[in-house]
Amino acid sequence: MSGERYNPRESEPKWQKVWDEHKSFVTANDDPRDPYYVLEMFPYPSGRIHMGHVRNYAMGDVVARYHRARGMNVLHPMGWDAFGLPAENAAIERKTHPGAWTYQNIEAMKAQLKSMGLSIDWTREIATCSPDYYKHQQAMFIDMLEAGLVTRKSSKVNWDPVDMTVLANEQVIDGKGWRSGAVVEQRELTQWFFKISDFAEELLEALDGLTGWPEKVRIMQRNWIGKSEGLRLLFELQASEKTDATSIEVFTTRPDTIFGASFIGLSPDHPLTTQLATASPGLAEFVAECHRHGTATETLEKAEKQGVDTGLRVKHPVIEGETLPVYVANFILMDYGTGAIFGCPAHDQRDLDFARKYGLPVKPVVLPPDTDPASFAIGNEAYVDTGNIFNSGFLDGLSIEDAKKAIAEFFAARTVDGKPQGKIEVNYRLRDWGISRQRYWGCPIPVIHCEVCGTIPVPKKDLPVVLPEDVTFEKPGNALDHHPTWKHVHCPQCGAAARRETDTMDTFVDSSWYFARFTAPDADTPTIPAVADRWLPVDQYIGGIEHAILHLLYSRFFTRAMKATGHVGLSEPFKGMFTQGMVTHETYKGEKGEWVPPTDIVIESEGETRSARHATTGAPITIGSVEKMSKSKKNVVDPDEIVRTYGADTARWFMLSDSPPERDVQWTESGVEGASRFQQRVWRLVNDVVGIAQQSSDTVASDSADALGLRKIIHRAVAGVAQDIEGLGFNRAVARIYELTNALAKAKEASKGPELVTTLREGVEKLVQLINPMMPHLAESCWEVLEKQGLVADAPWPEVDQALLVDDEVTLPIQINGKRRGEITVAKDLPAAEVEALVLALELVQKALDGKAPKKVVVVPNRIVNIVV
RNA sequence: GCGGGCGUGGUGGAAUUGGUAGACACAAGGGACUUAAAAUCCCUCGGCGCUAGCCUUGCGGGUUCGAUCCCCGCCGCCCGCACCA
Repeated sequence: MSGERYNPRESEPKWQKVWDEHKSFVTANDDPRDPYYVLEMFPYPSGRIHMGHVRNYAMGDVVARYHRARGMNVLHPMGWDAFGLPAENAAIERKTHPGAWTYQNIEAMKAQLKSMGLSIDWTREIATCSPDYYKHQQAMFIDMLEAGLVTRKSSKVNWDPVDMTVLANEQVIDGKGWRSGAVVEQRELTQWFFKISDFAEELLEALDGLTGWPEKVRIMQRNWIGKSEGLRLLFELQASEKTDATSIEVFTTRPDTIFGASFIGLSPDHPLTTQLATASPGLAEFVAECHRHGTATETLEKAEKQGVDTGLRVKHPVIEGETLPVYVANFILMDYGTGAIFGCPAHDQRDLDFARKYGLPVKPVVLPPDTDPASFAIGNEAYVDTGNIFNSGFLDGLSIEDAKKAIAEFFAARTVDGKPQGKIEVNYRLRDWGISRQRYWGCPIPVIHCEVCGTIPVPKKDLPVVLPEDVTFEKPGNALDHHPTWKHVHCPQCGAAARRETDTMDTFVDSSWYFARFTAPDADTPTIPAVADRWLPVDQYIGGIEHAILHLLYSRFFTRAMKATGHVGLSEPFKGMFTQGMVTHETYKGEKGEWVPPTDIVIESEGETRSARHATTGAPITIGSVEKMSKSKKNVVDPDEIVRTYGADTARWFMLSDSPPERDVQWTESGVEGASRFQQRVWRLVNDVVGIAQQSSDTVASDSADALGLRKIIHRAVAGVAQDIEGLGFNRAVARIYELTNALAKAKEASKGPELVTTLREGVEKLVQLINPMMPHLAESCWEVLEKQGLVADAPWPEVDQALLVDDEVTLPIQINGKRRGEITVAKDLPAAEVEALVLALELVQKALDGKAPKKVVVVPNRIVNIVV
């Protein structure tokens, strides 16, 4: 019997080496077993892993190790999302090369990840900044360009003045750059775009099939794509010397309210506005004002509705002889619909605010149910609910839906400017994905601009277009553009002097296909389609909710684009998706309000109350709220530190315990200590049981009632943990393992003689296998103590004796009038009538009945009995 | 404003989604062992009575033999989107 404590510091590196030598986690593509692909979102090589990584990779590793034990061929790779701005910033600060900084960080983080004992196939490691990776991305870009999935167009872009680069709409949060936090400006630039909007409908529809995704993420994507069905409608302009235009085209989702129209609104960026502004200083000033406010003042402040009357008028399309004024209004967006609307103030709040301000008519045309049309009037709130159309000529009496159909048919039959006046149209909020970034540390866009031939792709034989090494970052902006020679090339078509594209790709492109590259990381082509199709879609993808829209939507698009260009045979990259919660920690503040890291404080508790003081100075510390671990609040705990003190298994176990994985988990010192205590407890238990077994040479058959009871507990735990892991309920699996451990420890104490030894031994063996996905090092050490063959990492998941999962007796609670009053143990599946007879005969029931017959007796087989008196 | 989620002991959370509410863990209190500490082990732990009983899943109603779960109305917190016509 070993009285020694388990020492993770010795044992963890030992087992990591053994796994390495055994190539335990190297996956072969030609392995005939069923494939299972589990992937955690790959990290940005910032230099150090944080607790969020630990949680993420611990979860993925449990899934990987479990499915491996289940006999599947598991692919569990790791790589680096290695391009990006921080490397350039570091280069400026440290006068080093972004690549050198990045690869240094990769080495450091790789060592940290290895110390966690993750079952990763490191032979498949990829870094997106390697030409071996990005040359394939360039090849696919050219394929997609040729397939018409890429376009170059001039457009208004979000310009981040701090990072000096363009941002996609998705990267602008509350009017600020997602990384720099700087207020984003609008600029007109020629940019490369992926035509993701061509896939809007497909990306939307396919969401219904993603049943392995959180509903929340699907809803977020649905809202982001933002489909709306409506009518494109032409309004005839009355002749005016101000413009040659003869009509204005608007988009509306409420054509049923056309009889209530009282004005036309143009976006400040509408071409007609621009034209009119050249002749109207007042309008020009208004447009300029809108631009100042447009993105500079955030969207949060409820900008007042403002507009300028252009003096133009359009014919009311359904009321003969009436005309409507044309305004330029600040609340109309150019990049949605047509950049022009018709305003129906009675049934749209914005239009109502606008109409009230400028004294425009407010005519209700939708009558709420059970309302008197004579007395119905609009106050300061537009009526946007259901009802029937009135005040609307031939639409009167129709429902909103029927009126929409009727008016669409009506306008389809009429023409303005030789075109149908109305046309049903579907609009999406989703914009094309602008990928041009004016940065050095990214994948070069492989095209050449020639004065003669235009913009032409780099021939594939000339790939990769490699980033030059000799760059300086002294000037702000794009170091690639500043390079003296790199961009000067000859046109591959005509040989004339030409210029390389110096923009690089958004790093979200890099992460939109890395999961496919992992399936054949050394292939000469971006993928080996047959191999990719065998592994993909990823069975279980795990990562943060912050990527619910951007990364996941881009990856879904890119997979479709890869399918269209023959690189994969499927459309959806991720079958199962799981978004894990954040790791939080208490915050601490010193006397001057400065943040203090947890390592610098000492917590003192007296009974229920906790207080803190500074570890070295003794100064009082205020314990603040629990927040996401962040450098700025200094409430971070370093994984290295934890691994050194408690071991990787303890950190993993704690990250998986207690909190459901999708929710935030709070890191606490006592929680880690609890996890560490459990580790020792398992170690002691296994050693004790082995010791007892050695002392009793007698192996008595384990068929006593006690042994049978214990075996039931063991087999139930095995079945339950499997079920919990499959449902990603790691906290529940942990609770079950605690229960099993408690039961085994109790049985060990109770067992004085040899009678339970065989069962106890079975119990600890299975316990070790159950903890293996979570605490793999401890499991190997225990496996060794148990003198089992081979590694537990290679051992199959323990068999469950199904017969032990069913009881032949059940204990039913007895309720009287719905309140629990007792219980009865009967044979399983005993007919209801017999149960009823037994229960009615009980003394407590007789007493409650007091000689009367029960009003009702409800017997739910194997569940409950309820007697109504 | 629109969309979605959540609310259970001192704390994190269980509860086979209509069938014994509070599993498991943390914290706390008491005890054993020890010269002492650590470690370990045992006991108590929703509230009021403390004996038999009553109350208890944010609040108020409803459906039901039975509601943490379903319906209606409030209150509070969190997340996403946001002038999208």
